Amino acid sequence: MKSEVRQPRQSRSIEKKNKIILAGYELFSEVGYYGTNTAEIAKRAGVSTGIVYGYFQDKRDILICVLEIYIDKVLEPIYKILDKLLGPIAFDTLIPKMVDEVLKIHKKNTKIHEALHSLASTDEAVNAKFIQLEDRITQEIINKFCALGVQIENAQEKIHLAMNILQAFSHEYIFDKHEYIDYIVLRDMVSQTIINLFK
Amino acid sequence: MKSEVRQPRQSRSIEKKNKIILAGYELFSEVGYYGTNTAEIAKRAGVSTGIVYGYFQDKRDILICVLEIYIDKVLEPIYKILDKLLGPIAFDTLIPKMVDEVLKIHKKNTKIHEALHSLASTDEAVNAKFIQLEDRITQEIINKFCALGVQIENAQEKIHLAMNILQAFSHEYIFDKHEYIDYIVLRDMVSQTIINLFK
Amino acid sequence: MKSEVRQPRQSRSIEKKNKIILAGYELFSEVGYYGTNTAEIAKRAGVSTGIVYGYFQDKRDILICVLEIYIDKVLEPIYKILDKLLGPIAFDTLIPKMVDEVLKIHKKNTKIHEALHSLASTDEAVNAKFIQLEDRITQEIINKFCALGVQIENAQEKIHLAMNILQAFSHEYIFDKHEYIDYIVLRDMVSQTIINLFK
Amino acid sequence: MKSEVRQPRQSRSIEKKNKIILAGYELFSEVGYYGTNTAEIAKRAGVSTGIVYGYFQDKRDILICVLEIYIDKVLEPIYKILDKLLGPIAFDTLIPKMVDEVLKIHKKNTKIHEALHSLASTDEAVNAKFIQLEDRITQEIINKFCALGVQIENAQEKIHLAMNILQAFSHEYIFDKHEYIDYIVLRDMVSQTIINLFK
DNA sequence: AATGAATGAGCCTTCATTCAT
DNA sequence: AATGAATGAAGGCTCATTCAT
Repeated sequence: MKSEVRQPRQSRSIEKKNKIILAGYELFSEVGYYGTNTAEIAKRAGVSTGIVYGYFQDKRDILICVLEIYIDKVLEPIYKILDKLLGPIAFDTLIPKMVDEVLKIHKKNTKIHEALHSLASTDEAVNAKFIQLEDRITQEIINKFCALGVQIENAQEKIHLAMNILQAFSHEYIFDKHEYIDYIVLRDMVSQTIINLFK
Repeated sequence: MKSEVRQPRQSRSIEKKNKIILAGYELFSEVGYYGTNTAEIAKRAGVSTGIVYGYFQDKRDILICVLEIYIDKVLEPIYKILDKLLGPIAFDTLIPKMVDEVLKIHKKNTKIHEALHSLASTDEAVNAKFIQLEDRITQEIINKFCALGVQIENAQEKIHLAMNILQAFSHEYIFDKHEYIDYIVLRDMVSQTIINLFK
Repeated sequence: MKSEVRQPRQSRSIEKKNKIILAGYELFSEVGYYGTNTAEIAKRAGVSTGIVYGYFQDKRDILICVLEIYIDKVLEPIYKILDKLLGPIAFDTLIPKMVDEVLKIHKKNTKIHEALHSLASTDEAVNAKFIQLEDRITQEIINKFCALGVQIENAQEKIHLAMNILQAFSHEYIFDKHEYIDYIVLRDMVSQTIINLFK
Repeated sequence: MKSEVRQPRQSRSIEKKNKIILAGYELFSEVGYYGTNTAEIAKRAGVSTGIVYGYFQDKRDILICVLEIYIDKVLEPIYKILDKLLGPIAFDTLIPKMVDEVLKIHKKNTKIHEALHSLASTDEAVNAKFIQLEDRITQEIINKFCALGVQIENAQEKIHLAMNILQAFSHEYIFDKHEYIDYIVLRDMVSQTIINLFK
């Protein structure tokens, strides 16, 4: 009956909607979804609380939009890297570069990643989007392999494993949690492990 | 000013405290920390809402206790496995067994793991406990290696990487999220990767 | 300070104002005054939310206009019936016709009547208009009696009583609420009661 | 899942619940349902806003309870009057007494009646309760007639008509809206009309 | 005259925590 | 130790009304 959310067409409105998403992005990063209230989001975005509900169905809707922004932020550099791959793949040199690249992506988005990912367990839509993100990355890599004529057995499983390793490693690396770990050694180990996987 | 939280010495009280923790454990598993309220915990535990604050400082305090229980539940089977290792280690056969074992542990505790882990990003103490958990597992394995005279270069880093891989894989395996993945193949791939790591 | 509410003189504007009133009329009928919001009224009228406040002081002002329309809708057929009365009145045949006529009027306007009348208890102006409506009907009938030379003792009281009876009956008849009531019998009873009143 | 409303068994609690209902009763009477907010109800009842939701599901639930109280208040004196009727009914003297009695009931409850009745058009449960109220009164009178061996054709319809007339008249009488009406004359007219009905 | 985005007060409701018993 | 009623701050959301364009 209600629930019609303005779909802003004018640039001014889009700008405002983006401001709200950005405010949500920041606040979710800083204090998490449950630590953020809509008034705060509005304030940070420089708008009134009311208008937030002009652009979004509810608080969770902001979350979903933030999530989408996040996903784009993650996918974009990955696509860029893959686009550059033209000739035959030299995994020995490619993988270490990739690892560094993924590390960079993670560094930029750690906080929001944590905030968003922590909701996957209770919010099915959020969970689905994360799954989809993995699917898209996997697919993109598969496509690249095809395009370059690279034949790899169980490619999908390998890619997934590589992604998992990279993700876990990035997390560890960024938080630098364990003092007894030499993260440089760990990084090279990760690279080598993935290289072995694709050899 | 604030009266201390009772440290129950009598068995009756300890039992009651445990009931509350168990109720929290269940509810956090089922609907997450934010989906649970203290009244519900009390009800599930069969106690009054008031007494909850006799045993715990606040809701978060219950969380911490639940987390500790969880950690014990995870550590216990790992310790057991390691205790059984007596002779020289045959990684080729050991690792696959380990993988299965870890999978089992995860299967039992997935929900609560998700619920608790999702709080690590906003709660420093929770985060610390998860880090500590990894530390303890790492240490235990290192100790075992020492005891058995196994010499491995960069053991700590390798163990960590193996843990990360296992954890990520377990998560994937349990949720069976991607239909294009053959999880049996993936499992064997995980085993082999870890074996290679320690060879 | 408050700028006057436009009194539209141009036909275009009058048309627009009427559209808004009509939209209010419909929506109040459908979901009541409190179930309707101004945005919805504007949308239904095909105008912007802002302009509503160009034609009306506030939401309540629309209500008052709707009420006026309603009153006209009720009065018009009553006037028409009375206009037709030319010769000496044969109550025996007139009253049953009247009853049917009033029933018809009610049937057409039940919903809006309910919506509007329910506000009389909290809104003095609404209440006053309903009183005035009764006054006007009473006066019109009195006038007719005079014109036709009909002499009736306590005419005003009788007319009022007849109106009350008719109104209450119509309400009952339309909603058909009580299954144990034979509404045809009731209708004839009403007619007879009123006939007796004027005999 | 939630929605469990305390069913107070202790007198203290019942008292408090009644206080809230009374506060609602008063406020709904004074400013109507929509003019009342829960905070106000709580304040008037001398309790916190929170506890209101310990006793009632939501604001509307208070309304329903108020309505039930109102219904009892209306039924009680009617039952009392009927109970007194023992011998053969002398409608000539009974009806005028009845009229006065109903007038008294209405005088006491006008405001709340208005407030509650105005909600019947948008709230099905409220509507149903008002219908039921009429049903109960009708039934009670029918029973009395039976008990006293009074045989009346179309008794149900007559009773309904009488109720309607009485109700409408009471409303008119209490508000004394039309200055040109002699309400004493009207009252006697009402009595006589009803007497005629049952003769 | 007209638009519709924007405002912000206000409402209902929840829930961690306290307190009288 | 225990109860569970009570508190009240806080949150999400709505909507009559205003304002920049």
